[in-house]
Amino acid sequence: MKARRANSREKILAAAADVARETGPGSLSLDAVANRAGVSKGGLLYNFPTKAKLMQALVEDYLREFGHALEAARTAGASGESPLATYIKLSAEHAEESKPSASWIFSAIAEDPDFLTPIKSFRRQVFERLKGETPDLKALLVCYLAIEGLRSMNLFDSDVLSVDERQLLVSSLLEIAG
Amino acid sequence: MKARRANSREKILAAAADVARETGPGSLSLDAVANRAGVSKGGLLYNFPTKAKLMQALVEDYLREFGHALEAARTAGASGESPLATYIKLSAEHAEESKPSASWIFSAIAEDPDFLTPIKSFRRQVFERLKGETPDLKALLVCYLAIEGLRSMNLFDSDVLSVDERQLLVSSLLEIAG
DNA sequence: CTTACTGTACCGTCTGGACGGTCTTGTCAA
DNA sequence: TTGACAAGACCGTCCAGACGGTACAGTAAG
Repeated sequence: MKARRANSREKILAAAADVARETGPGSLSLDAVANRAGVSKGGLLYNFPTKAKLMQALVEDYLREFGHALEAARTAGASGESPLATYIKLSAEHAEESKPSASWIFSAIAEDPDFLTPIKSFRRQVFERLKGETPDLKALLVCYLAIEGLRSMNLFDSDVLSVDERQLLVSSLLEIAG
Repeated sequence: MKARRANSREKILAAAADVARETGPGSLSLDAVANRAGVSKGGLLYNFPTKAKLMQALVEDYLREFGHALEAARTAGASGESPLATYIKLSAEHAEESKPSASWIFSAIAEDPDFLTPIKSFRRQVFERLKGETPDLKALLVCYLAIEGLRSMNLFDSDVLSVDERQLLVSSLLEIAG
């Protein structure tokens, strides 16, 4: 599989995310990513033959990672904890991480809006599953949307909420989720 | 014979929003906007001397419009209705409107991420005001974030929620808001 | 010999923006 | 009323630069 330079692919992916976050979604050019990754443009194109493939990899990695984390949290979750509560906790953690986790999404949809469809279908899947596991639909809706709001704020690097407020929000949601 | 004079600006703004929505945020070129608006590129540049100015106008119009609507709803609001409830209703209405109301935001931040700052400061202003008017901070947080989630879903043209679910969500929020 | 690149040179396309010209409208003196 | 003229609103073309992508020769490791 991999060889000496080994993690070129990962480095490139990370570099792309960094560039998108730091210089803006519109400035995500192959040259910039290659420079940032410490890789030549030829090397980048070797790993990702096209820009679209790069974006696709970004999206797929992101979804797969979150999916795995969710699965892990689910099975490892304390018994008696509702799936909705698990979802809330995990999402809040992710949102709490180093601020601008996934602003490359903007670059991806700027490149091609169709990159939204896998994300949308993933979200719908998660939501549908939650719907089957949560007796109180109203609570589900409120909590799910609030988490979506949290995700959005962190995506836009918003500073409307203080740390205390974020924590209060999460505890309130867990209370609602029961 | 129409006065092509007056409404050129508005036509261009509307065209820009349309193009961003239909062909994606990455395809918002001056040529595309000019064509869509039925205006030459020179004419466009006459009204908006630079692409950044166009985006700025888009942002400012959007913010001003929402600000006015909020002010109007506030004064016209039924007595006894909390400001938070007014905010929820208005935001839900706006989100319910023709689907992809403001996806041009993506184009703007792709052009220059700094276009986010006026939006962020506007949001913070609104939130701070709401905070001063709402006794129950937990309710505020939950409702505000859920609305933000709703905004995000409509921004990404998400179809996770059905119409019924959206309505249930809003009524639940109003219940929480009291 | 193959894999995994590096480095450079290059091409075609698209885009923002500059520029000069053109048509319309308003103003005002004669 | 009319003709001259200025300003405003817009058109159409052109260009320099950036970008995605190609091609290819070279190289170091396994």
